[in-house]
Amino acid sequence: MAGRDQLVAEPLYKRAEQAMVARIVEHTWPPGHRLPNEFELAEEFGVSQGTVRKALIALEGRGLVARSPGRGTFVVRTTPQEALYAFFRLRDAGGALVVPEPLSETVRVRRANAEERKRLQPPARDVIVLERVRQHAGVPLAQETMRFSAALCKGMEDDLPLPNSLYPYLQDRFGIAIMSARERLAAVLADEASAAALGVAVGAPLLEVHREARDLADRVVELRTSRYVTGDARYEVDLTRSTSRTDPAPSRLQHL
Amino acid sequence: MAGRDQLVAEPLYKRAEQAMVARIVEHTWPPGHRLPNEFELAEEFGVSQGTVRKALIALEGRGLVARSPGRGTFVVRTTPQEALYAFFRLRDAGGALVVPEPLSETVRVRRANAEERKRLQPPARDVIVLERVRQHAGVPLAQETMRFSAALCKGMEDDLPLPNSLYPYLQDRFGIAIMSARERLAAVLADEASAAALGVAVGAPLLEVHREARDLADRVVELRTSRYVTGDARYEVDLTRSTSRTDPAPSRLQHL
DNA sequence: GAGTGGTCTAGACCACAAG
DNA sequence: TTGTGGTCTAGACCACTCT
Repeated sequence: MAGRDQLVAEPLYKRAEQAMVARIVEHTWPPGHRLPNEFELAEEFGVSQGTVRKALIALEGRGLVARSPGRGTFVVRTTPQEALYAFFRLRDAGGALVVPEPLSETVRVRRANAEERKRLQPPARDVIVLERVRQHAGVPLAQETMRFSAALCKGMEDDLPLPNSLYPYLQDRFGIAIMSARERLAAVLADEASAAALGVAVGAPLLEVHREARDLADRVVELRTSRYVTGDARYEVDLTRSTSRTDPAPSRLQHL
Repeated sequence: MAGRDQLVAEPLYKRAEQAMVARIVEHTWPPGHRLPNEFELAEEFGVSQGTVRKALIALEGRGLVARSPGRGTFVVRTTPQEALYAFFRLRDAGGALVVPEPLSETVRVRRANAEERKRLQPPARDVIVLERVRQHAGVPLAQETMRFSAALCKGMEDDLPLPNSLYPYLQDRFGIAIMSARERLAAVLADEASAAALGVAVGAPLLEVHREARDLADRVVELRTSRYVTGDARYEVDLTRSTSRTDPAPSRLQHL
């Protein structure tokens, strides 16, 4: 009824899932909110409890809700710890998370350039540019430039100093929940600006990381460029053949 | 019964899953093999069809089997395409996969050093060391050194030239199925050897990637060091907050 | 003790693939 | 036409959390 682009009706559990995603995105169910129990949801959507459960398990897999036996199902809230673990990939030789602390920070607002207007969603007229240098164990480790739409983060430029963990702040202050990011890495040589900021020689090797971060609705809400001094630290990532992620169906592997 | 380390019995669907994993690992069900249907498996394990299905869905999520409506469930076979997509992360500016071709290749067998004996599983006495330079669009792109246990890959040193895609070869030739890998990245400067191999100046920036690759049984079976010239290419990775992966339980997030 | 999610079962009906 | 996996339902019983 709602659309004619689907000849075969969407499965009930997917419709229930989408309905619940919508409530989370629109903050009808804000972060930390406890959902109605499975039977109440089932009645509300006109399906069985088992069908609701399937939708909830999918939402749990997507990281939108957390389910806990005996307590209920809750809309996930970004915490500094998990945001760090998921999106900050630097680890020391022992595999332990390297937690960098702010060393300096500047913010400015300016008109968005063509690239920013094209990539940020919805298209931004102005952007907030946040530049940071962060240190670890007393030595500068990272030079970061973050860009956000000024319309989405109204007033961010007046919140200095900003918290070390930016994503929980974005969620609390602006209702923006970062859910995923794509990063592109390359090795570069330190130019004069980076060398000065990071306390290394011009021509020192730096790991340059471009990040495009997306929110709950899969909109690109942050552009970030980071340059890391990978002395003892390593950018660590796990690769896997598994399907996983949002939809367990996109793979149709051949079998013989 | 089988063990006393579990006060609470493992759920039936997990036991079924483990039983099926064992069959795949031991090649009782070889790659490409079609599994019995859900009702037959259910009878065999003494559980209901729904329980078997839950186990199969988990196996599908782990990438061990592929399920196809009307046809059946099959043990996954590594193909060059998917191995490339999952484990080779270099992409060009447009996001398209960069497919490198062999330029040179050498193999030798030597006694394993302390690091190799410690990290490879089972501990290797001798290792096969494969060195490659690969090119893309006519220019050298990557210098790679792979190390495998000689006991696991008996005869590999006589198979020159080895196929471009190594993982399908490992599967066909030795029954080794690479399922996951951990990579650690850093920016380095080209030394004389790398500069000569890759046709760049000494001191040029290179992306150095250390890989530890694991098989079906989660054993480390390959150690690899790669150095990439990241001219136009970028190492691309997707980060996500989602739980996903093998077990949907390891996260017990707080909610308020 | 009351309420929640976790496991497990049993069966109905459908869509898709292949002979 | 037959067999497969995909969806959906309905209900039983358990373990855990909180009051």
